[in-house]
Amino acid sequence: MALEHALLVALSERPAAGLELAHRFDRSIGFFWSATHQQIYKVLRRMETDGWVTAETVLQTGRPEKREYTVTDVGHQALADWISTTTPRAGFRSEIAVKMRAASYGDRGALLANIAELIADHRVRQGHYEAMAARDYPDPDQLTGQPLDTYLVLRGGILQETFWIAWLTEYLEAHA
Amino acid sequence: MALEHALLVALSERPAAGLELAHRFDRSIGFFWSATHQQIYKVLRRMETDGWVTAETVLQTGRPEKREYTVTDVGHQALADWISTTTPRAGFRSEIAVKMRAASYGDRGALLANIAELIADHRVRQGHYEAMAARDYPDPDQLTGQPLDTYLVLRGGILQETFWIAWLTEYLEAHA
DNA sequence: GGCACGTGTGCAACTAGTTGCATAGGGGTC
DNA sequence: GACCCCTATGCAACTAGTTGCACACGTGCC
Repeated sequence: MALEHALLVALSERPAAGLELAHRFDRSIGFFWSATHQQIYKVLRRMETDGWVTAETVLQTGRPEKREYTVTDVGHQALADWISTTTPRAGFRSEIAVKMRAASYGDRGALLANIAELIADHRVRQGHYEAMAARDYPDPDQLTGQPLDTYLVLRGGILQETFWIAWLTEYLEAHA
Repeated sequence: MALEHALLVALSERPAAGLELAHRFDRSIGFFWSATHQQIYKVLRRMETDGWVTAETVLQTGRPEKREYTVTDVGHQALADWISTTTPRAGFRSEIAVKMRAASYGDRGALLANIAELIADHRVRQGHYEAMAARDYPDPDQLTGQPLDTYLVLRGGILQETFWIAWLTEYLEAHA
């Protein structure tokens, strides 16, 4: 269960309120661990009762007030403890893989069209990640510590998209 | 929601009981859509009430009786309909990615050890898939229809493992 | 003035999946 | 005989996450 730990990482970088975290998730961390704002609110409340974070109500001008969360020492310790636990290999779950295998029981043309769309989608996303990498990390060899880690996770996104494009293209071409 | 459709594919290939499906999932389809036997039993019951499958109690000698499921016409139609729906891009969720990004807040050594284990694990799995491919599909260029699809899904597994090995190795080497 | 949209938090109901356990017989082994 | 593992099905309780909606206020547009 990693959402609370992903939130601890985000909040360690900078304290924030629920909706702001949801937006940050949409833009960076969430590429690798997505969450809706409802889920984020729910988990933040639990983290608060567990003493991992403290909340402070912040009044804003021309906007509703927000609850800004800050990581406590307990929270930092929980994050450090979690990092030391071993994570097993992630299961690979792919709906499109099930459809590929099922294709002879239905409309293969529809599936091939779906796959063509997915390839376009993955190409866009890969381009997006590569643009981010080029903009934010023009000289990756010089990186250390946290920026290096963030860069390497972004690299994972790029490699992941490369995998999808390769596989889906292989399927399309085998059925061309 | 693809488990019921994965089960329809498995049952279309050959009727089976719940536990047998769980074992088959462990060996092939489940590499791409895993499920515990409890979840499989639950879903099979729902599929039965929805009229997608019919169940027949089979008496065995020296073993408990089993409920063997067979796909109905309604079930085949449900599968065909599902294949024609479009699946969106799958979200990439990786606990190890969260840890990579969090590494500077905890024990990096422990994480690097975890990653080294994962690389070994992925190599074993990749070798397993490649052995399956070599044994069952010695001449992939000649394949058509369903065997081709099964082969291409297996190829997806191999490519996926290649991605993991490449990414995790890149992380390890950047922190060597 | 009305409407859409954005900020901000949150509830309620649901779905999917996990974890732990129960039951009940058969076979092997020490 | 006690113990463990395998086949086979399943319940109960829980966790994680999704979907849809509500409310309250502010800003901009036409």
